[in-house]
Amino acid sequence: MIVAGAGSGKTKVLTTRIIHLMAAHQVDAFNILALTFTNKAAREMKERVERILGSGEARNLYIGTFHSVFARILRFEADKIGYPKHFTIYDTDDAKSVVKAVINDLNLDDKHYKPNIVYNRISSAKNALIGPEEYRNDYALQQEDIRANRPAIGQIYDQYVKRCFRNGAMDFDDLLLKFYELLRQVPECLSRYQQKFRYILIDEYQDTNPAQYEIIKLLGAMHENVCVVGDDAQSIYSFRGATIQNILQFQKDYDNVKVVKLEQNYRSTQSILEVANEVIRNNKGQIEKVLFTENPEGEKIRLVRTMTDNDEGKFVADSIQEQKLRHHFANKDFAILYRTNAQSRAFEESLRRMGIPYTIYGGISFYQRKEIKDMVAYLRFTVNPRDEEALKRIINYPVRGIGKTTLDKLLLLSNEKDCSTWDILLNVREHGFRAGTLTALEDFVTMIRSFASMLEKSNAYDLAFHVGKQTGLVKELFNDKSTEGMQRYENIQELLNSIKEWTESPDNDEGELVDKSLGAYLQQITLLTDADEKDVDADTVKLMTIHAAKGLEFSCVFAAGLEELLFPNAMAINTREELEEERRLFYVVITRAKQKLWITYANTRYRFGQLVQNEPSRFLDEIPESYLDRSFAGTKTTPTRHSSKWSTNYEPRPQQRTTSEKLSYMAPKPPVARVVEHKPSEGFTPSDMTELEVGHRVEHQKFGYGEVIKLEGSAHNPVATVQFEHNGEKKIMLNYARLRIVKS
DNA sequence: CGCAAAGCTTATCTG
DNA sequence: AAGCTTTGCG
Repeated sequence: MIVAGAGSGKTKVLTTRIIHLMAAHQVDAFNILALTFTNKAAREMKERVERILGSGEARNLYIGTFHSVFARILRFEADKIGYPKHFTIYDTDDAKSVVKAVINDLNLDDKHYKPNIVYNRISSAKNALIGPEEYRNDYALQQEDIRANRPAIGQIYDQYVKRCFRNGAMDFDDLLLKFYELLRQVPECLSRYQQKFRYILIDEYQDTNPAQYEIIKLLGAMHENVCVVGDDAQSIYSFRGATIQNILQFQKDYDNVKVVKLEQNYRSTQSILEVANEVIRNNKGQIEKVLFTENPEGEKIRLVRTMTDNDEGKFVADSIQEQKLRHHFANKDFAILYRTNAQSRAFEESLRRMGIPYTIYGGISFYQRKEIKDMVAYLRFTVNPRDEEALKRIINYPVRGIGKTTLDKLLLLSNEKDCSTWDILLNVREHGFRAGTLTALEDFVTMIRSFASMLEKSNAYDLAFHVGKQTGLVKELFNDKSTEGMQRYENIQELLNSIKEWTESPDNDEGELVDKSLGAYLQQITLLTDADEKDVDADTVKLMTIHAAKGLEFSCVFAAGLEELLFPNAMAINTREELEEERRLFYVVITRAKQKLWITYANTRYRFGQLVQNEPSRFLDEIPESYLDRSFAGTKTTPTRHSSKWSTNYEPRPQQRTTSEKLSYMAPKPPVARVVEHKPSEGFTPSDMTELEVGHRVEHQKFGYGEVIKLEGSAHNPVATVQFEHNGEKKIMLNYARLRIVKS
């Protein structure tokens, strides 16, 4: 077990170990299994090994995420657990849709039984290796459901599992669960993979769940060459079923465990690292370690409060602009990291306004777009006609006269006979549909059959192209000349291109032949994420959640939205365990920064279209004052003593806020410098700022009258220095503040 | 069956 | 505020 602090070179250790095994101990690449947290990490690791060994052997390594590696094996062994070789992998949307269908079939109210909640419960159960039967016999789980007034979840779970099986589909959790079952139920599989994987390496071990734990235990039992790398301080995936116990208990789980600690950080400045250490010290129950660095001390951490979430966005965009000009940073040196995806909007807007290129991670991935899902649904259904979710998408798209009534009837029949909807369709004459409907249904069946007959003769690309043409789907999108319609058409073309590229990419040179069937293609795209599709090296500012930023590093980091109820999030402040995980999340965001770190928070922000007020995050109290620079933004105020406790009563803000005040940045503790009050003149209207020149006399809504003495900044962010009559010299950012040019 | 309007929900994190 | 679902009508 390698306990590796943030920035201590975890991934390098894993890569080096693989190389060492192969080069110095002549271990065959086919006997090494390396499990990573993301597809991207897997790809990078493979490339690094290949670059150093240069023998082409790297491609024979089993490197990937738990999900992708197990999916690959399951496809091979599917028949042994009763699944079709080309089983479909359901993403969360598909899975929730099945849950919803089951809820409706059981005549339960989907207002009470929200598919989202039910699905999450099922998912947690699966991650803990609890099947439907055990679920219904588990007293604690039953009590929880009864208390939440959802006693039928066990029943839904049971039906859900049966429905997925009938559809020939596995959800994400099944990829772990079914693999586990395979090992448990089929002895020859267990021994085959135990023998094959003589060396097992696992990255980010602190974020593994019980299902993953048991699988590793089984696979590793024969050789006990299990090497895990992790950092308990960065365990942030408990919502996905991860248990920090896996890493805390590792020493008890295996004989002869050797623990290696990596405590030197090569990433961050001393200031950043010390702040991180101070914060994480507040957690109990950790593996003891002291992170240090030989890097320079660096700058203090800038703590900035703004009035609103939009101001926060503007502040960050301005700061990026300023840093770029002053210190020649590139766009890609910056990351804006936040707790929830919904926070991205304000940053997007301000970056766009300033003309700073950016990339958002964690939105919907390419493969989740409607038009892509529609096209993919045809391909899925061709490969696996039991896939009811795919059928529901395509049976009447493009429109072919098979409406809701007909579809409902088909679904009902398949439930009654407990067979797939496809089986009903194959004998559709027996079920008394009207003549017109019958023709439409039979035409549909004929079409799908013609696609299926191509599966063996054609490659994935030719088939996909044919499907797009034959169904009229491509034509339908082509005819839509709206901006969105053209975009959708381009997306379909892009999909076809990517299938082509995939089809033509080279095979494995020895050993296994890479499977180039459509089925194999479909399987891997379901497991791709947003992050896998985007180019990390592009010169853009990166926006993502802290979870998504795990394992990454940036020269300059903005940790945004440090507010109570947002971070720590309201959903995670009810138990010590939850709160400690939020703190680890804070630790993660701090340690993403190499050189400069900003921490920002807003007094008010919009939620569901409503303005809410937030207090500063309790985590801010945990940073010693000496590491902080609070005087940083906007108004020049001297920092004052920091009261060790933020008031629990909300400190009311000034009664009426003028526009300029609302848009100004504030130093956190002492709010704003006192200004001499000014009442805007009657009918105050801001002038066109492009006409502003040095020497103009202007009126500001709050600061009053003054004279422009300097113009600077860029075209995107012009700044005027104004000498006010009663309020001294101020720098006014013309994008935000509004000035009236006074006729003289 | 298709469309438009109204109504309702959402937003903690993800392979 | 925005996206998705339901409802109502032609």
